[in-house]
Amino acid sequence: MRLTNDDAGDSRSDLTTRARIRDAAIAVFAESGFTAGLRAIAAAAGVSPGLVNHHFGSKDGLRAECDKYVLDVIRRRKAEAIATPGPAQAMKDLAEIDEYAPLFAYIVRSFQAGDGLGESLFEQMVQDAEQYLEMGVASGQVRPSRDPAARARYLTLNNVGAMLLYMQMRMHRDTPIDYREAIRDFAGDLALPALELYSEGLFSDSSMLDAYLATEDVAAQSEDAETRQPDSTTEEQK
Amino acid sequence: MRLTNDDAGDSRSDLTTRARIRDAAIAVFAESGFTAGLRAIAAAAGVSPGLVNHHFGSKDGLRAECDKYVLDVIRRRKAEAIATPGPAQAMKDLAEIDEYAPLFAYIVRSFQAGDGLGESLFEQMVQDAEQYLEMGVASGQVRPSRDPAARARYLTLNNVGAMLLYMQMRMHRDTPIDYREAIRDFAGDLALPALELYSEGLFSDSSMLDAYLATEDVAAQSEDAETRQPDSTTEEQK
DNA sequence: GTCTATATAATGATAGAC
DNA sequence: GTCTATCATTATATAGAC
Repeated sequence: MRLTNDDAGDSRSDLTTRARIRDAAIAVFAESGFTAGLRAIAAAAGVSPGLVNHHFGSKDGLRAECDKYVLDVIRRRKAEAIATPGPAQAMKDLAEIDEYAPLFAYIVRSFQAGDGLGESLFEQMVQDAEQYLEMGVASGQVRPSRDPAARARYLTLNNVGAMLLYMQMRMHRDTPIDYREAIRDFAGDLALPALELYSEGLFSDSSMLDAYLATEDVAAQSEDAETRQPDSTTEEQK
Repeated sequence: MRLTNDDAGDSRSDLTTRARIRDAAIAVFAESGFTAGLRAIAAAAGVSPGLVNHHFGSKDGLRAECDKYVLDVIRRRKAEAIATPGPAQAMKDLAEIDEYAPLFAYIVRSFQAGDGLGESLFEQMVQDAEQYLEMGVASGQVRPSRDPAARARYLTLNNVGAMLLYMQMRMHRDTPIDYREAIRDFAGDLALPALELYSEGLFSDSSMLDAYLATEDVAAQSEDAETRQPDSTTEEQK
C-alpha cells in the first residue's frame, strides 16, 4: 500500500482512517464547538482516543488539518462556481448542499472562535466582493463608489457579520440547529429590507454624506497644507 | 482596562467584597473569555478561590450575576442618553468611556458565546432602532419602509454583526485589544461606505426590488386564494 | 467572612501490548 | 495501525479551620 498521506488535505481516496477521523472532527467541532474533547471525536469516528493523537500529534494538529481541509474544499468549490453572485453568497450556497453542511457549520464555529480560518475566508470574500462589485459598476447595475475597496470590505463585513450573528442566536435558541433551514429563514426575513436599502438607500437626502465629504475635504486640505505646498487643485467629487 | 479597583480610597458605596469579585469577574471574562477559571478571577479580585463560590454558589451563578449587572448598567445608561442616534450607537458610546470599557468587552464576549445577555441586548437594540427610525421617517430624514419592523431588525443585525466581527478579528490580531481605538478605527474605516450606502443605495435602479415585490405579490395572492376556502378553518395565521 | 486543603471529574497527551 | 491503560494537569465545587 502506498497511500503516503504525510501531508494534509487529500480529499479524494477518503477511505483512510486518518480522513475518517478528520471528517468526524469537523462534524463534532461543528456541532459542539472547539471545546469538544478528543474522546467525543474518537467516538464519532469509531476509533479509540489514543489513535487520534497518534495520527495528528495533538488536538491543535487535528484542528490545523481540519482548517486546511475546509479551506481547500472552499477554494475548490469556488473555482467551480466562479460566477456566484454577491458577497458571502458562496457560503450561503454551501449550506444548501447536504454534503457541505458540516463544513458550513464548521466555518461558523471557526469565525466565532476567531482563529485563522475565518479571517482567511473573510479576506478572500472581500476580494471576491470587490471584483464582483467592479463588474456590477462596469455593467451599470451598481453605483460607483468613492472608495471601492472600502465599500467591498464594508459590505462583506456587514453581510458576513449579520449572518454569523443570526446563526449564533438561532443556534442558541434551538440546538442542534438546521443550517439549511436557518439560511432560508435568514434570506427570507431580510430580503425585503436588504433590497430596500440597496435599491433606495436609507436617508431621504444626501446631507449626511455631503457633510462627511466636506469635513473630509477640509481635513485633507489642512493635512495637505502641513506636509506639502498649498496646491489649489481641489478634488471635488460629484 | 482594569475594573478592579482596590478599595484604598474608593468613595463608591459598592466596594463590598461580593461586588469586587463581580467586577473582577467581568474584567477577567472580558479579557480572557468565559473559559477563564475561578482561580484567575479570585486572583484578580484579591481573594481566595473558595470565596468566589462561597458568594455565588457556582461559576454559573457568578456568570448570571455579571450578566444581570451589565444589563442593568446598560439600561440605566440608556435611560440617561435616550436621544442617542442610530442603532448600536449606545454600545459604541459605551466603549468611549473608560469606566465602561470593560463592560463593552464583556458584552462582545457575551455575544460571541451566544448566551442570553447578548440576545437580550440585541432585542433591545432592535426596538430602539425601530423607534429611532420611526422618528426619522416622521421628520422626513429617513425613507419609509414597506416593513419597518423587518428593516429595524435587518439594520441592527448588520450593524451589530459587523461590529462584532470587526472586534473579533481585531482581537485575534492584537491581544489585548484596545476597544476605544478599535471603535474609532471601525467608525473611521466604514464611515464613507456606510454613508454612501445609506444615502445613495448600492444599485443603480430598483429592478431587483421591483422583481422581488412582484413575486411577493403573486405569492400573497395565491396564498390568499388558498385560505379563502374555509372547509377546514383550523389554521388562521397568515 | 475568609482562608487552606481537598474531593471529584474531565481534559490532552503518552506508553506499551497486540 | 490500533487499542487499552495511565499520567499529569486543570477545572469546578466542597469541607473544615480560624
